[in-house]
Amino acid sequence: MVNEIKPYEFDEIERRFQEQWRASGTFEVSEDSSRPKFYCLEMLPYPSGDIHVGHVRNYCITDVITRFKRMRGFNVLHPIGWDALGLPAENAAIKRGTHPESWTRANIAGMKAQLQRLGFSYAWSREIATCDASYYRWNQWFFLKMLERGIAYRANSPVNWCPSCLTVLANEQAEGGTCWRCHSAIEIRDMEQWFLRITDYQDALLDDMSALSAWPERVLQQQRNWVGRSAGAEVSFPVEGGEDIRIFTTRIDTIYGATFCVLAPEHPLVDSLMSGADQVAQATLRRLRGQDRRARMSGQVEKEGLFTGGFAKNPFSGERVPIWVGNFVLMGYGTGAIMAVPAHDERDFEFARKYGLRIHPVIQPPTGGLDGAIMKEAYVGPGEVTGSAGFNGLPSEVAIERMTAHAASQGFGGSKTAYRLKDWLISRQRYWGTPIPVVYCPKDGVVGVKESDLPIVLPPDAPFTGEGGNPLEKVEAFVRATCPKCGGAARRETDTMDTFVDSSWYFYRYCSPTTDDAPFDKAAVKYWFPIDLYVGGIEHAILHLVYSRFWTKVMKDLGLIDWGEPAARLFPQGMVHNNGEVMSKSKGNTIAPDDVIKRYGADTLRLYILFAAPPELSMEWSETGIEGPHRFLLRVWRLVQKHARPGRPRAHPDGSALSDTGSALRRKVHQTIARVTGDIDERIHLNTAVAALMELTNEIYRLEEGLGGMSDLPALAEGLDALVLLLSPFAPHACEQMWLDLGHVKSLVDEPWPRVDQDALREASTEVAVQVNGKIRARIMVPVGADEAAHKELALSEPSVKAQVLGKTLVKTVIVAGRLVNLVVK
RNA sequence: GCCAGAGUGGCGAAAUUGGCAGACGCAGCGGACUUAAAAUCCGCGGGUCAGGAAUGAUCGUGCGGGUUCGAUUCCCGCCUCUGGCACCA
Repeated sequence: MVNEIKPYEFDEIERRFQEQWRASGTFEVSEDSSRPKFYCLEMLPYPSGDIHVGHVRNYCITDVITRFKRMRGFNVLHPIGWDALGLPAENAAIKRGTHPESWTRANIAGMKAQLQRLGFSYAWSREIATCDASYYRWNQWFFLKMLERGIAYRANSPVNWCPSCLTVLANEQAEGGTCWRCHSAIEIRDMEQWFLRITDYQDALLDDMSALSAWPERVLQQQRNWVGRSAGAEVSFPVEGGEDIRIFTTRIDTIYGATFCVLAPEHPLVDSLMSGADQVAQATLRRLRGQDRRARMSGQVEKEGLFTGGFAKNPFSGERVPIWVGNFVLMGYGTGAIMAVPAHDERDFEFARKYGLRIHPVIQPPTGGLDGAIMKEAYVGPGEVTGSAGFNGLPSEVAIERMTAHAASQGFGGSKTAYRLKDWLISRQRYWGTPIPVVYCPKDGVVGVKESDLPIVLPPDAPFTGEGGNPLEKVEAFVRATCPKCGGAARRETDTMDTFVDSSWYFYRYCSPTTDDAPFDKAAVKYWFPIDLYVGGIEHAILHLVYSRFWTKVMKDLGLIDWGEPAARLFPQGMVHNNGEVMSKSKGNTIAPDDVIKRYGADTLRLYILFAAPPELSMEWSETGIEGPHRFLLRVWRLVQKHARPGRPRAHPDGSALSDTGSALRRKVHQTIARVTGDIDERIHLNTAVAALMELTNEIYRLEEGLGGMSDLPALAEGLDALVLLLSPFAPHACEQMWLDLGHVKSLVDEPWPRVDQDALREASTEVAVQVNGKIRARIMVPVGADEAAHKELALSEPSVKAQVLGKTLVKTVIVAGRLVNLVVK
């Protein structure tokens, strides 16, 4: 009678092992100096309501790595938490008449259940939610430290305002002029707001990248662009009867061609220069100042300007140049003033043509001379300097150095570096965020609250009407405060912090989530850091990943840690698309894992997501492809059940006793161990690791019938054990069960990862491709270890090769032993 | 415009250091089992030409060149797509 094969009841199996892992605290860890540590981190989710397969993909990657590293002997920290403050909760509260906190807590509970149903290996005792006052009090603590050091400051400046979210946004969150969250068009408003001086760290953010060799180049490049460091020079142009104009340029080599200066409409010198201007000019100036600044910054507005009536002196040529105001010059970059060199700058050229200003070439391109009167476009490349007394004949690069040195020695300029990066605007005019811990005192001004008064807790009784601004302003008991300095009546700050503050340092908190006298325990953090692998979406390349690098550098300066970068390796996983668009709640195209789990089980879902595409590329969700991994899992299941023999003694396979089939099986098993190990550990090519396991399974099916009796049985047992262990990081529940079915008694999570036996890889001969003039003509079997002469002889004795070589002269033979022979004939 | 990444069968993809292009899987086709279907198991599978077939010839990794005995891989020049930045002086 044929053995009745136990059916694969995934729902029962998965729930049983999830309960077992939970009950025995399998994935809880503590600092243990006897083992190497590994900190495996994923970006914490926003509790929007439902986990979708986009999240699942992220967490499957870290889960495989966690389980793998653990079996490799590492003490692995794999924590999870909730980025729980933020606008969607408040908007939901307004819409549904609930409180942001109850909406958030309910979502966390639901999403947590979903994650647990997927069997992820989290250290749940370290779970954090950023909306807990025990967490955000440390945001406030950090803020006070930064306030003391002048890193946090309040200033009036033009800021991005989202008219739909009713709050200001950081520069990083105004993507291409639209709100990162709701994509409404951003307005620029002048407002007094709180900033963090990230620009103090702009050079460190760039220079420390040399330590980030395991970060992908595209992320570093995006960050470089964002910081936007450009080396140049600052030069003063003396103004007739007025204050000097300081300009910034990266092309001081063109300064003899500067035929006018242009100031931004908001430049502080404009008013005095135009004090004598007529009504028409004043009206034009007012109009330029009223133009939409966002549009001006993005170049969508036609270049326009007016002559101020003033003149300056070009400090190099001595030439008298008119001073203009132009809408294309931006107050927020460089000095807000430029020297205009129309011959060598496209924008200046366009402006000069429009207003009939002089175009004077001073750079000779390699192709020949330029004539300002007939130029059709600016020449912006480098060349040889002409018409520049004292510097003629020099190439641009040399002229830049010499002219900068000259300006410095003459006292009217010097080298200067400009940056695109702006300070981080962290104020938000919304309720559901960390209250900024300061009060406004009529006598003492802006005063930070006392550390002992932290946390400043969000009042639960704010009205969520969606009207009349920040709900906190309406909570009398919250706004009324006393001044920490004088004890007099004061008004509490009602702005809250950007939620990117919360996520800038949360990964330190995981190391000691209950520490209550500091943001974290220094020793615990020292043990776990740096993060060995950080997995998350590429969309955070210049938001979270810049902010968290900045925060770590600030923490170092505060003496809390002694390193300057949080993560050794960054792995940005590809996004999941559905119907051609990124899967996200706002797009309304999310797929919840629940239905898939119901039909196929969590193990199949995990396998499918990891098999469908390499983890770093985007993948298109498709329901049909999931059949393949499911069938594979069933194939493994049946194979194991067929050979399940609880209690069977195990023996190490004896290589010399194995049949040819037995040896072939062992070879495949150990080749697979090597492949899967390398695919997971080095490359994170999890899709090819799964493919290798499918191949192994196919091979065992092919070979099992031909196994030669008792002496081959240990090889089969070894192969099945290895298959289940190698598969376990991907499909942990089914593998736990199969491990028991194979006769083991303990959970496999602590089982050592299989090791490659080099002896098993050995074989008598290998297939070698034979090419004639680079074209494959035959495949021959060559004994392992054969020398080049033997390769050549075997190749030439092959009939199909003989036919190709016949009557021709062999001019060269290329031999790659064990792989290929190439015969070059004429 | 600048920067980065990508382009391989009907589809998702693989090829780890310049060495057998298309592993593995989906969809498809053929066979076995079955009264039948599902499931399962076995097999086929880039194009063109020749052949009944095994097979052989030839083309083939976005396009055009180059280096090399040999190129999906390296170099030069284009095209297309994706992402980031963009009147940044």
